[in-house]
Amino acid sequence: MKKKFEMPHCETCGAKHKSIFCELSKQEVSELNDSKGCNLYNKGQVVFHEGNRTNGIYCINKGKLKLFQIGSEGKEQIIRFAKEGDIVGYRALLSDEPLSASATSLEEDTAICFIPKQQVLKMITENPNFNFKLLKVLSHELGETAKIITDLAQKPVRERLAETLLILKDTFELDDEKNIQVKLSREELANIVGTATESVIRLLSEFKKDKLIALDGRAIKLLNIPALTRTANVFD
Amino acid sequence: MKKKFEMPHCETCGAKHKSIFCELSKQEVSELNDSKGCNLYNKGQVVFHEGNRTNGIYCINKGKLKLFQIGSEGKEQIIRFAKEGDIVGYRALLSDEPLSASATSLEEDTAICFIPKQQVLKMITENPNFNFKLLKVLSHELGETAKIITDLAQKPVRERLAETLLILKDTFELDDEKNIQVKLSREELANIVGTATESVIRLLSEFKKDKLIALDGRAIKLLNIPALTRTANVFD
DNA sequence: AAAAAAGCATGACAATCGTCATGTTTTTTT
DNA sequence: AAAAAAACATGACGATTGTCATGCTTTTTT
Repeated sequence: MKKKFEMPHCETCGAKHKSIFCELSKQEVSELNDSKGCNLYNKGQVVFHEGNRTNGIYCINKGKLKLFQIGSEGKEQIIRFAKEGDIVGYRALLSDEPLSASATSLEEDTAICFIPKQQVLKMITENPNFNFKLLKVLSHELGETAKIITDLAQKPVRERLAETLLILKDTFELDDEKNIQVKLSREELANIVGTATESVIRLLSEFKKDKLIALDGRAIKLLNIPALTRTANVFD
Repeated sequence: MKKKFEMPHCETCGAKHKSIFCELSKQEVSELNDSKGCNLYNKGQVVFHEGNRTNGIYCINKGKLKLFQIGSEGKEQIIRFAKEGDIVGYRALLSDEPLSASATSLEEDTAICFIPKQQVLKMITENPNFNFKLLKVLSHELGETAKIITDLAQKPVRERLAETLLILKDTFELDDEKNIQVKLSREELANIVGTATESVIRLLSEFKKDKLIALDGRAIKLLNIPALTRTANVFD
């Protein structure tokens, strides 16, 4: 399943600077490098599966992941995304619980390193900077998640979809033509918003008609971000 | 606003054993005690307000809190509850962000201690046990929050209400007559479930008719937990 | 104790939104 | 290249659920 390829070095990792590892010493980076493993994934491949145990954390060297839970009717609910430099799986490792979500790659040639538990614990214990960064990542994530709860509970589908587009923009940024830098199916969008695929299709058409966005296959161009923000009913 | 009263001692705190502080040394507890402040709150009083900064964490000595956000239409969304021994406000402190929720007391004579940032940071740095407990609390909370997202996005109101009753049972436990040990208004229940107050009233009546629960004012008696679990459509 | 306010309850109605059916387009497989 | 499968799109319809109106009950205030 997993391709063989030249393993990236932590020392030269492009993702390191914007990651939780950015303040490690040279020696720590070297040790991290020696302890890690790395795998290549095709689009749609499972990186880990909800309910399993993990014995380390995953660090994205290249590519994008979606993290999702399967609801009681078997429907996928996307909880969050992860991109280059992000870590995933830390929640389960640190709480000593099974993984609360599954992760699959969204692009070809997604490269993901695996850092064993022992090494993670060592960095937590021996590097206060790393420890505080980890606490910060967890805390920030918890805050984002709480916001999502309020939106899901209170906003109608139209507003949630608009907001989802804005969140995707903030997470993956726009290219020089204003396209959101991630390609998702209508069904995946529905699985973020918490609605039916048909509703997403209809609402995207409306947004297009209203010149808020432009559509070309799965590419979504944000033409009028202030208007989208108003549609999402967010003021912050 | 805040009543004066005899300040509880950390050394003799009944809530300590089940809290994040349970593994502190005698000396650390003594230092914690010297650094803290403590206040009494009446029912419904605000402990802290969403959007403000915090310079420490709150530890509940006695009583219960609800934590909630105000949505874009001004409606309250209850994110979680906290009870004796729980800490709140740590998310904002550790992420260095404003408080993401407000907290108000649910009972008379709620006693809440305040531990200044400096002392929290010291315990994190100097006591690995405390640090790992904190990481665990955050991670566990993040997992719970993700579950709530999936439920809000996918389950109908009826199932969400049943599940809310079960969560309240797990959080506050039942008394010897099977009553959930917390009293909430219909509106507050609606603000957990993410629905209208009228819907909660109607569904509670149905649950009562079906002998799943008994109602006496705000007291809710869980008569048939297996059936409630089925109604909630949970299998774990 | 009376008055006011808040909370609870129920019915009627309407809007949102999900489901189903069907058809087209695009992508993947053989 | 043909066939199959998946994704996208649109209409019709109905169920769920929110809103509004109204009245009763309980709690709080004066």
